[in-house]
Amino acid sequence: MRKRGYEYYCDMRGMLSFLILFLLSKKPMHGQGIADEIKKRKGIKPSPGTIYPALKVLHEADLIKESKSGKILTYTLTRKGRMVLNESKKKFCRIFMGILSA
Amino acid sequence: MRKRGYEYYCDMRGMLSFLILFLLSKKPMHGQGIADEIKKRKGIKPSPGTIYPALKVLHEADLIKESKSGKILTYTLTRKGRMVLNESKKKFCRIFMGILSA
DNA sequence: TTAAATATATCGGTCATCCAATATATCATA
DNA sequence: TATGATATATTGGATGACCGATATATTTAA
Repeated sequence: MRKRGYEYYCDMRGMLSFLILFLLSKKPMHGQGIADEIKKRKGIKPSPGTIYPALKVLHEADLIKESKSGKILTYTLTRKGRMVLNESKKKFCRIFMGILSA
Repeated sequence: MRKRGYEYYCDMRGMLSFLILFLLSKKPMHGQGIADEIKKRKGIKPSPGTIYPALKVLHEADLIKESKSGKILTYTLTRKGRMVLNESKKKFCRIFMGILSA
């Protein structure tokens, strides 16, 4: 059987979009800023091949909007993005109810 | 572009093992009981092909132990399982810090 | 005006999660 | 003991998150 580290059992796959929406709800950020903040939280910085496609999906879904300034693309939540985030947060709390109070 | 429901952006893939460990830390349960509790929280009941392989992995990793009584297999956290859960919870809180206070 | 650093972007591929379908064993009730 | 309901279990396959490598554009420094 394959050996796995502790981190395996909470590997957070599928949570990237959710986390990005949450971070952007705090303040507008660009791709690298988001990646750095995720590194602070997770310990691992998502690769370009992870973060940019994720941003693209969110942008195409009209959940975030971008404003370009030089090479920097700053993202902000759209109205729809805030809506989706709120729904997702409700779901998140329902699912993990009791975990954080401990 | 593909249309996605709200739930997509918080689809929780990769969190099943973590959730199972957490639920078992509250009280010993069997497979169906776990599946039912997850249905309560997520709204969708994980299929047998999801829940049993997940339990098998956790068991083989010595994170949960089973005790059979008739057709019912009741699972309990092992010492190692409690350790891994605690580590995972710390990580979880670090990553999602700020989401639940809102 | 090169050179180095930073930000963005895409592609190919790997891997784990998860489901649908199916099978088997045990229990309850008739 | 036959029947149906419940619990466990496996397999095959689809999906998509994620990484590594690579490429391009912009900024800054030399």
